[in-house]
Amino acid sequence: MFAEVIIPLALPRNYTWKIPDKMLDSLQVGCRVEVNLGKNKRYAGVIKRIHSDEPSSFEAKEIINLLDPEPVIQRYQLQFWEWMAEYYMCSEGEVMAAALPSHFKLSSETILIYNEEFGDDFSALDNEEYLVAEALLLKHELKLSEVQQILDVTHVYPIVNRLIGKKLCFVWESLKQTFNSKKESFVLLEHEFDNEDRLSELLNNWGRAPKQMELLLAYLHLMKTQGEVTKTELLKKSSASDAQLKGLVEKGVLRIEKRSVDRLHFAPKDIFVDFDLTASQQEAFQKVQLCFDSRKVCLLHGITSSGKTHVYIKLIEQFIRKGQQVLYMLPEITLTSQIIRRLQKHFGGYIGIYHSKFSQNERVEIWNKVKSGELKIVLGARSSLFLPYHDLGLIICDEEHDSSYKQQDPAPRYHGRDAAIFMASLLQSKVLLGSATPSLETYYNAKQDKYGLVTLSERFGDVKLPAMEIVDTRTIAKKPGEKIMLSPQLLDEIKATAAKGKQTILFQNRRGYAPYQVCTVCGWIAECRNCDVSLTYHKFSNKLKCHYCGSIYPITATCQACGSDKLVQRSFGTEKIEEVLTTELEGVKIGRMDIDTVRNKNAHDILIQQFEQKKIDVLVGTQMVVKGLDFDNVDLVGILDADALVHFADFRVNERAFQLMEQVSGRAGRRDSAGRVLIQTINPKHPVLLHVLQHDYVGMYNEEIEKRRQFFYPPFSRIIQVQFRHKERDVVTDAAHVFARSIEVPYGKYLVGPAEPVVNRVRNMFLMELLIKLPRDSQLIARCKRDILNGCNQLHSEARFKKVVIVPDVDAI
DNA sequence: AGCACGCCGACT
DNA sequence: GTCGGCGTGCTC
Repeated sequence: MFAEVIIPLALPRNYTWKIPDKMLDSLQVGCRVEVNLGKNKRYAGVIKRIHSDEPSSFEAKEIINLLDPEPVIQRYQLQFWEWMAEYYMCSEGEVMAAALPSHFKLSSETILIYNEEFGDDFSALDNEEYLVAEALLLKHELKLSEVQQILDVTHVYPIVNRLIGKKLCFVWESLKQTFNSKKESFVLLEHEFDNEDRLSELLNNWGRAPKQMELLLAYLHLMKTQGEVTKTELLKKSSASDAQLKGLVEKGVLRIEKRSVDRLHFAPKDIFVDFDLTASQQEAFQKVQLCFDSRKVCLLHGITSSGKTHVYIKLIEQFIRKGQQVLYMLPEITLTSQIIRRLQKHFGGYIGIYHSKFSQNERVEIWNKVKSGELKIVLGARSSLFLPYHDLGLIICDEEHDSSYKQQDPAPRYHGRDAAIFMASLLQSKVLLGSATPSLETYYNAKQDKYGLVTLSERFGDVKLPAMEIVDTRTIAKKPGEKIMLSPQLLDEIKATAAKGKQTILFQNRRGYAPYQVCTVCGWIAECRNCDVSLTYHKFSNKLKCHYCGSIYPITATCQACGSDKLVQRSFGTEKIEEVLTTELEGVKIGRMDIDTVRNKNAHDILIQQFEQKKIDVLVGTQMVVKGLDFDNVDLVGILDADALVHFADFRVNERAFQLMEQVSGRAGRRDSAGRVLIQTINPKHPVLLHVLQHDYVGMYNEEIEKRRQFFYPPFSRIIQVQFRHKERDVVTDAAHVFARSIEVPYGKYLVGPAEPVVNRVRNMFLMELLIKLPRDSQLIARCKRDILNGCNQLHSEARFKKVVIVPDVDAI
């Protein structure tokens, strides 16, 4: 008998190993096995299929060891991996590499690190485990190949596997990542005093140190009211000193434990849903349920602040009361402590959190608890789709329109939402897509009756939609060549808002961006004749260029709409704004939120907290400020350069611009006032702006969907982008053209490009891109994927193009 | 992804 | 005459 095994590598297909007779009874699909690949490399791979077809072209090696007595990967997961590899054009090994916590992915290169917390009590270990443990205690880290030398070579992995299970050691990656996970000190009562009698005895016989007693009482009070107490909070609330706390610790009354904040050690396993839905939420809730009777996917289109989360919570409650599991998926950046705390309040210890910032240990912990069914709810980013659910009833995909659901660089380049919908069909579960500004694709599917559609159009707590106002920056007097970043109106409004003790959010799309040429008199921007996109100005070649079809246009000295010669190149960023604000507004505290200021997740949370606690009056930021945050004191939102949002060279610009502006507007206005939004633009008549002013999603949809139909873009077509990378520009340019020609015969009319992308060089590699817009015919698409792979092989057979890297991206954004 | 095999330049 | 540079291709 033979086994098809998935190895976490980008191999073109899966390999086959021979099953030794002694393993025949115990080996199952989904178990991990230790196999030998190449001369002396070893990997832990997953068995995909057991069969009896002896390979004819090579002699299969024998499996060395069986690592798991029971499958760690379920059948549906293997099917999910297979689909993902096929759909997104990568290997199953690459999917496996993304899906498994690294503890499950042993290889002979793996480094084991001794877990200091384990201590040196080795009494529970058997002989072989003891040998490894001793070596680890001595040397602190060992390569798996070194472990092989210590032990009998044939069964290293099972022992290592057990040692990891017993938490005696970690796999290297885990240590690296645990290192930067967010830690906080919690204060706990020593176990001795958990007993009421012992505690009162202690308090009654308190000797000196009255300050310490005060602190202890403050602690006990906090503990009673909120269940757990952080050190910072305790010291702040009791205004005690660090030394007083230290005194209590030394006396053995309290202890301090550093915990990663997201862990939910003591959260009770309770369901606690203590609010009622408003009439319109209740109606939406019932419609969603009704919809699930006949459909597996439902879109909840709820305007900003309509309380979609309340509906989610009621739905989650319903599914887990049935004993099923729920996955609540969010884009990575939106997984802030704000939403985590909110869900914890209702579902406490039933929730597991899963995203890329978690350590491997925590991931394994959650993996196991999801598998056993102990965790009922997973709150996570797209990667939480890979967890081993045992009875998944519902997947909520919140902020469904968010493009960061699509994985960018390492394969698999999957879309969290679409993968969720496929996985739900495997598991017969339901999917709820939620957004205030759904993607055109999703809304189209809902309109076509493929998905259910439930609309929630009333804001929660009777909050009015913010008043929208345009500031036409052309009308502002300025020096020649000067561009308006902050109009006097906006500055005045910010001052007035700060004076009222209210806050402002200023939204600027990007730090810096490709400059475009714009007429300062009428706002005209050159557009491509063949595509529905604007042209980008290229300083180097002094040409205008379309990044979609690659067409090049000469620079015109005069505006083609009004004939003026006042054409300028535009670009400005958040740092500059922060700088200007600091000089213009004395005594107003400014905060900046963009990729630079919040490189790690911590900084992001801290900035949000500072803003929540009103330590910042004005928050200047990029897209980040738009995402999933609720602030209750924001009165004013300024969109600094609406034109920049609209003039990107992409068929989704208008959709994206509407989404961003609508979402950022939604941050303004809470209970007590409606809030205001000021939009600075030089093109006040732009159709997207008109829709934004009316908060008219459907109007925007109707207009955009027509353009998509006309230019054959999704949802009417399916796009596959093929990217070419090489360190020489000529080579990559030629390669892209040769490739395009090689598939031109059947697909010519579907090709766009090849063209050079806006950023044409990344890490010393020049880039070219080819777009294929295919009709939505699954057989044609499957054939095209095969033809693309053939085209790759053909290209690579030419000496000059051997080193051209070809990256296909299905449903690229 | 690793790692061996292989074909051309600077050394004992 | 050999050691070693990394470019190429294979691993069940």
